[in-house]
Amino acid sequence: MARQIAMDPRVTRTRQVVLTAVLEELADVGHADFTIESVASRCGVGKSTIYRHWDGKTELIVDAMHELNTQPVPTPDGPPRERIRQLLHHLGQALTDGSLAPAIPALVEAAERDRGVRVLLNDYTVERRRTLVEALTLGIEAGQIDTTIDPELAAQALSGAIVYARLMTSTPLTETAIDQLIDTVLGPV
Amino acid sequence: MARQIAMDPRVTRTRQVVLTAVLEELADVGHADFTIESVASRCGVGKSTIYRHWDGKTELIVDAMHELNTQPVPTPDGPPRERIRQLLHHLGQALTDGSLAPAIPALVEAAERDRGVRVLLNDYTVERRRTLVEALTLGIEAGQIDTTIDPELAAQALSGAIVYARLMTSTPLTETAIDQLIDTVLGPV
Amino acid sequence: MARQIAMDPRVTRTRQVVLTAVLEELADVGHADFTIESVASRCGVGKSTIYRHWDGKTELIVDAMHELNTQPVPTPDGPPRERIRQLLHHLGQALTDGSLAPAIPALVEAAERDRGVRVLLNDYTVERRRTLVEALTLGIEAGQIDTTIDPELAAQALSGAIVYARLMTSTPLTETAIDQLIDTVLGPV
Amino acid sequence: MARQIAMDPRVTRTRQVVLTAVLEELADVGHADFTIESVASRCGVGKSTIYRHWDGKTELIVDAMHELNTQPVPTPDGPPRERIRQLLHHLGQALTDGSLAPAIPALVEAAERDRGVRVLLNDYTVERRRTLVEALTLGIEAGQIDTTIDPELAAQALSGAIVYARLMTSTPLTETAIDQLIDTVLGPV
DNA sequence: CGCTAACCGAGACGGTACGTCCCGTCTTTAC
DNA sequence: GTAAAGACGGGACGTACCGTCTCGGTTAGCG
Repeated sequence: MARQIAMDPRVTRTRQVVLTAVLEELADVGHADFTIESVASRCGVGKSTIYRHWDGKTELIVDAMHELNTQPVPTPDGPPRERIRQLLHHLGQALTDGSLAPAIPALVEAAERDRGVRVLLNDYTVERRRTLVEALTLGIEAGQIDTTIDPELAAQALSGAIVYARLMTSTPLTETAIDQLIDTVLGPV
Repeated sequence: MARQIAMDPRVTRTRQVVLTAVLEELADVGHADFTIESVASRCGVGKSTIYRHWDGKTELIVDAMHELNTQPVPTPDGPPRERIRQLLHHLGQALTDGSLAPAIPALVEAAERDRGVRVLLNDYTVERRRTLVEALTLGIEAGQIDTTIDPELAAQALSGAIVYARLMTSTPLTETAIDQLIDTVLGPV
Repeated sequence: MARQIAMDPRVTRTRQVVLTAVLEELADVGHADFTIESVASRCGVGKSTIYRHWDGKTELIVDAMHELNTQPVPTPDGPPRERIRQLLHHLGQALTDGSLAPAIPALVEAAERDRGVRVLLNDYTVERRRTLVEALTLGIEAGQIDTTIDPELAAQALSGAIVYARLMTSTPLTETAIDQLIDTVLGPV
Repeated sequence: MARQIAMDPRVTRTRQVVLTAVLEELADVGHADFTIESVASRCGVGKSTIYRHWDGKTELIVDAMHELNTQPVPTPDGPPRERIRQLLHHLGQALTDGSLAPAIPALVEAAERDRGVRVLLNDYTVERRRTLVEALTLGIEAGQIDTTIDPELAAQALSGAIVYARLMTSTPLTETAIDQLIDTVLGPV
């Protein structure tokens, strides 16, 4: 990141400890009880220091997630169908077990109100889906998937089912269910 | 609703004006700036009156939405494939244009923290999907849909794609896109 | 006070406990370390309750003093010369021992910046001096004081010496010194 | 001043620009809104530079005033009675028009809390009065003032009346009033 | 004439109090 | 006798300065 040119080491350190504390706090108490003051005291930083670097709660969370997301999703390999499976399992896991999983609903809500979060969430989503679309395209080219399938819409249907189960119901999809989902949407192998 | 047996007319009136004001307020200022005190003053009701009838912000919004949702989704008719189309168009519309559309992300977030909301949201979702599953089953029986399709999972994929586009990206699905989605998931007619 | 017509008993109580705490706090920590938050916690009142009734630190202190000053200075009696002596001794004591004595310098400073305090302080001062002028006039009429003495200016000189010693030097006037002062300014008996 | 032996020219310059800025700032915004940070930015000096030379707000102001006061009061001449008049007029003017006049109440308040300021103010006051006492003594010796007058107490009464009018009321003494005051306290010529 | 030490500005830091807002509770008053 | 009005204790907000500190980048004057 170009930002790092000649940054005051104190700033670097502050950014790091605060963002870490933000994620811990989110995981601990959830978005509703998330408080800038408790983040500050959790990481032994002055409240004013946080406000010196971020504009408010939203920016803080968005930034914390950005930091996290720099660890790229490892590109799965193997035959296309298997890649697709890996990607969707990974998505399911990220939504339910990942370190920012508990913050996803909060993000969705924040996106509704805050343009910055909306863009962030959209970018994140689209990026994830792009990989899936590529795998689907490969699968179609390899003759493993019916050519009547639109890769873009199929990706939406597959990702969508997982998101839907996570956000709108009390029962996220199991890995088995994901496998069956793939067969239903893409047709059996 | 069983609640309606022998309800004090004043209570009925209070419930009505408050819930109306809740929806107006939500539409006006959004969820973030939504305040019980402003609802109270908007409809000329004492703050304590609101607290007498509801437990807090979430319950208030949930109740307001419930009231709205008592207008039942009109059961679509026509051939199964067309029913499915109607149901999904309706879902897309409910998520983007409906009067409670702006509150959906808030609900998702509330569900993460509040068991009551979680149950409510789950029930609502499952109920909607049940209708869709029925239509899918009819379609399969009618030979309009491939038998390799699992109706339950297909319903999740179809509903999911729409929810996913609405909540996770900046571009909800258009009606045309929904039609193409159906063809992709269920196979062409 | 006309204000008391139909005042909510909670307000009355709040006013009372807060103003008491203000004077205690002033006496304890002085003006510099005087904090609205510590007043609040000292008397177990919410900070917002204080801000509901007063605009800030200055108004709070001014009001507290007003409350105090409703106890009128007892009119001294006896021969005029003795009355004068009593009044001046009382002034000296009020400036050094009285419950609002430690707050006087703060008041002087506040008066410089705040019109309300200025008026309050001026009124308080003028009222006190009026009594002294009356006693001086009686003394002149009774032939106990030289007729070349201007009562108004003599009152300023006498009060002034006491104020001056209190505010501008480290050594307030003793009662003995006050007696000698009287003899010097008014001439010996 | 002994301080000036071999002082780094940068230090000299800093002292000068800061103290000038202090007086400007005091005149501009008053004592209440006086801020070290605004003094620093007003004269383009780092905040740390100020703290390197002074301990805090009070020391800064006291020092700025000291600098001003190095212009000695010109010793008045002429007959004793006239000298007294000149001294008191000068005092009145210093308290109301002088460049540090607006800071006097702040000093009085600071003296209440800060031993250093208390000593400074006391010394300043006593020094001023000493000159007046000398003039009074001369006047008594010259037979222009009644021998029953205690010079020390008379000086307190005269200075006190002026200070009192300035600090405790809204109407400082005019020069005419001062002349009458002298006649009242010292007796007519 | 170059080196080193002091002084400089800039500004990040942990704090503390400010004054505001809204929460959810509870009391009073008026209809 | 019920409900509006709204006072209450609480607590997070975001702001403003405090006084301390670390950091390069100049001076200054000594050697």
